[in-house]
Amino acid sequence: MLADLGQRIEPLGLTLTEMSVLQLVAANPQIRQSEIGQVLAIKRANMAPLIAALEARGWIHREAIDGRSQGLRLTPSGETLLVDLKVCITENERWILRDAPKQDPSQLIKTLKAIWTAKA
Amino acid sequence: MLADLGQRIEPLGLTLTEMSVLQLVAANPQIRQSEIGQVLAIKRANMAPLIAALEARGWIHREAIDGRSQGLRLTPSGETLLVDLKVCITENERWILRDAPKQDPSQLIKTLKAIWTAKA
DNA sequence: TATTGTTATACTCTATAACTATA
DNA sequence: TATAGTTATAGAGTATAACAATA
Repeated sequence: MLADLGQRIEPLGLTLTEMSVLQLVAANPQIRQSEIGQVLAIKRANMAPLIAALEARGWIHREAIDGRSQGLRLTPSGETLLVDLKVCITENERWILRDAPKQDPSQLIKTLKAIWTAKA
Repeated sequence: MLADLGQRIEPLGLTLTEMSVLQLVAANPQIRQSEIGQVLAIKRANMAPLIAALEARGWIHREAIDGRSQGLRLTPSGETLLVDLKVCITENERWILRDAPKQDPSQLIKTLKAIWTAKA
C-alpha cells in the first residue's frame, strides 16, 4: 500500500516521510521539530536536514517561539502542494479498496484507523 | 504492524527480510535465489550476502540444480526455527486484531489477503 | 547471447555522540 | 540541569556496474 502511495507522490517531488511531516504541520500549525520527531519516530538529528529541505523548497517556514524553539507552518506553496497530496492519497485509497471484498469498502479503512488509534 | 512483528522475531536472531526468505524457502523447496529476489523485490546482488548469512547460521542449505543454479531448502534447524516464527506471527496477528472492531476479527486478515493477492 | 550468482562500491536512511544556545 | 536544534559521522539497507561460469 505504501509502495503504491510512494510512487504516486514521487512526481510531486517528495518522499513518504516528507509527506507525513507536511501533513503533521498542516494539522498542527506552529508545531516544533522535536514534536514531529516524537510522533513520527524520527531522531532529532535527522529532523534538521529534513526540515531544511522542506524549507529550501518553499513549502514550510519557521517562526521563532522562543530563543531555542521554532514553530513550523505551511507556506501558501505548501498549502497548494497539500491539495495535490490529498488527491494522491485518495487515489491510493481507491486503488487499495478496488480489490477488497465488495460488502463494505470503507470498513477496511475504519478498522485500520481503529487499530492505529489504539496502538498509538 | 510490521514494527511489532519485527520486535517479536528479533529474539530469534533474524530480520523481517530474512523471515520472508525463510518462509518462501519453506513453501517452495528447491527455490533459487533469483526467484526469491523477484518475489520479494530484492536485487540479486543483495541476495548473495543474505543467503550466505542464513546458510552460515545453519537454517538453509544449497543443492546444485545445474552448473549455475542452486536450489535452497530449510535444514532441520531451519524447520525448528520456522515453528517459533509462526508462533510470533500468530501473536502478532492477535495483537493487531485485539483493537479491531469486535464484529468479525478475522475479516481484516481476509480483506488484506484478498487485496494482496489482487495486487501481486 | 542470456542467466545465475558473486564482488565491489556508491548512495540513502537511520543511529549515536558531541556541541551550542537557551529555558 | 534539561531542552531545541545542529553537525559530524558510523552503521544499515539498497542501488548500479562489472565480472566469471554456465545454459
